[in-house]
This record gives sequence, C-alpha cells and structure tokens, in this order.
Amino acid sequence: MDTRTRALDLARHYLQTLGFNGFSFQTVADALGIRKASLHYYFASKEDLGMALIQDYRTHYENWARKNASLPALEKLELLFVMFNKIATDEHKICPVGVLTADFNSLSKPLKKKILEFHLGQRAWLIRTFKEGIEQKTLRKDLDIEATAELFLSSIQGGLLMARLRNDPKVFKDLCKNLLKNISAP
Amino acid sequence: MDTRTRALDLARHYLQTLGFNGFSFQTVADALGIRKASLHYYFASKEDLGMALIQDYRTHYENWARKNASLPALEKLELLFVMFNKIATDEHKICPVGVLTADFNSLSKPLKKKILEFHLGQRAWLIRTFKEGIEQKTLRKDLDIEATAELFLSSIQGGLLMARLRNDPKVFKDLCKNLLKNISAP
DNA sequence: TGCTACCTACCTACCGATAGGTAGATAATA
DNA sequence: TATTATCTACCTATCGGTAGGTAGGTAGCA
Repeated sequence: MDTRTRALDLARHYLQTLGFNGFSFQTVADALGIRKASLHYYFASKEDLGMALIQDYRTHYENWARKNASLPALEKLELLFVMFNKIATDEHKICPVGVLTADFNSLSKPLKKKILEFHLGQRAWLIRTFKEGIEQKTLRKDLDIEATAELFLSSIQGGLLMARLRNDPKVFKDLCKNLLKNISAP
Repeated sequence: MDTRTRALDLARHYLQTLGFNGFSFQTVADALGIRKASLHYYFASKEDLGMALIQDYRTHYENWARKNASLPALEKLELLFVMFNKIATDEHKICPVGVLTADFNSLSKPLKKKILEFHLGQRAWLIRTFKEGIEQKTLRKDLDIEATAELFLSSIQGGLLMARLRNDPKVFKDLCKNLLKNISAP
C-alpha cells in the first residue's frame, strides 16, 4: 500500500477516535514512521487532509452503494446498518461525517460544503431506497419517507455516539433492529 | 454575575460551538476580559473546567426536571424538546453531552464517568416519563419503553448535529414532532 | 485604634511542549 | 538527468500550566 493511502487510513482512524482537532500531522507522521514535513508532501495543509478524508469516505460509500444497487431495498438497509455497526464495534469509532459536524465551526467553507454534500447524498440514497421498498411491498406503504430518512440519519449519528459513551456496541445494534422493525410492512 | 459564573457560561458557549478541543483557556479569558492565569484561579486545569461544565449542565437539567415534575408526561416530553430546540436555534449549538462524547477519547476517566452518569440520568428520566404517559393513557400502551428511550436519546443528539450541518433548525423541530407523534396514543 | 495576618481576585512573566507550516538538501528511481 | 519521496532544520503561534507578585478587603487581637 502506498504512503498516501496509508496516511489517509491512519488519519481516518484518528479522526474517528479523537476528532478533527484531536490529532495532528505529527500524530499521523509518527504512526506512519515518516517525518511530519514529509506528510506535507502529500497534504499541503490540514484542511487539504480533511478534504481528502471526506472525499475518500465518500468514494468508499459510493462504491458500496453501487455494489449493492441491485439488491432488494430491505437488504440494502440491513447492509447499511452492518456498515455502521462495523464502525461502532471498531474501537467505538463514530461516523466521519458526525465527527466533522461536531467540529464544524472550526472548519473552512469548502470543507463544510463537502461534508454537507456527502450528508445530502446519503439522505437521497435513503429516500430512493425507501421508495423501492414500498414498491417491493417490504416496507409499510404509509411510510412518511422524508421524515423517516431524517430519523434514520439522526439516530445513526446519535447511536454511534451513544455506543461509545456507554462502551457498548449492542446499543447501536438494537437501535438499528428497531428502526427496521418500525418501517417494515406488517 | 460573578466571574466564575461568567466564565462557565462563556466556556459552555465555546464548548457547544467549537468542541472541547476547539477552545482554550486563552479563548475564555479573552472573552472574559481577564488574563489566562487569572482563569486558573477558578479552574485549576482544563479537566477541572470540563468537570465544572458538565456539573453545571447537570444541575441546570435537574432543576428543569424538578420544576416540571408534576406536569402530564406528554407535556414534559414536549418541554424537553423545547429545551433542546433552544440549543439548536442558538447559533447551531449542540448538546454538551454530545460534544463531549465526540471528544470522548481525549478526556480523563473522571470526566468520562461524569458524562456517562448524566446520560444515564437522562435515560432514566425518559423511561420514567414514558411509564407515566402510558398510565395516563396519552402514550401508546404497547410502547417498547427502553427501545424508545434509546431512539429518543440518539435522535436528539444526531438531530442537533444535523440541524447544524444543514444550517436549518427546522430539521430538528420536525424530527421532534415525528418522534412524539409515533409514541402518542391513537 | 492600630497592627498583624490572612484572603480574594487579579496581574506579569515565564515554562516546556506542541500546533501547523516552510525552505532547502538529499537519496532513490525512471 | 529529471522526478519523486523523503529528510533535517527551522519558523511563529499557541497550548496548558506555573511561579511569584500585588492591590484591596477582612478578621483577630492588644
């Protein structure tokens, strides 16, 4: 694996465990085994690193969505929860979007825009998938699609925080189970 | 208002807008109009300030709960949302517990414990209030009380994040409205 | 009343560590 | 030889924190 990719993976790890203001170039450089100045070769500034992190995460998510595009809607939603559950069980991490939103006011405008775009993309995916699910008769046909999307997004972000706080990934898993139960067709 | 109280108010403001690692003693001292060293007269360390902040927030919440203890359960829940909605509409702030959970891994053990205690207290309050609401027949009698408490707590935390991200307090308000609708007796 | 002792609420001036970032040299590779 | 990837060495600003001082108030006591 090349240095840039390794750097991004490490930076994402620190982002998800310590927050954007909780790690430094030094932190990442030490973990990589190179000098801080060398890291600036790949990322001109921390802002630059932030942009690369969110872009990287987005690409990862879009590949995941493409891969599962042809699955039934209910299965897609289950797999979405599996993806977030992996985050919760991996050292009580939280979602990069959630972290960056917590540190939102110390970020630059372009970075803020990038985070919002990702969030809205995920929201649009949920809405599309809910519609599919209703057509496939696996989801309740009286579902308020937009409200449900907001509920899913907010409780995923909050649920990851809670799993960390309570030191218990089961908190998140149960939450997901109930979210799905409540929208499934009777 | 005495200096310590003013300092706490300012620190809470910065906590809720910039995160625990996003502000410094200098930030607060400047806003107060005193020297950083003088702030150390009131709070020996940043850890100490963190403890005072969470204690202060807890006292505030417990006074609120006491004041409304005799109201009907549904009204209590409505007022809880009003309280959090005030946070969302005040410069896109988020809940101090949520912020501190995002920065959780850079905090000391005693501070972590204090945050967890507050969260569990709020969870217990929700569970008690749901039980009251069922007895008062304003909430659905088939409600899964524990699961609903987790859902409320997580979507409140996540909802505040989302309202900030989307630059739109309406996001939070609508979320609350739907949460209440889903648990109300038919 | 006058003196001593102590307290509160700040101050100046500093500490070592770390933050983000840069200039310029150097080693390896194509 | 040009490019890529890394280095040493440094910069300024800020971090959390401390040492020591001081103006002004208060309490005890002869």
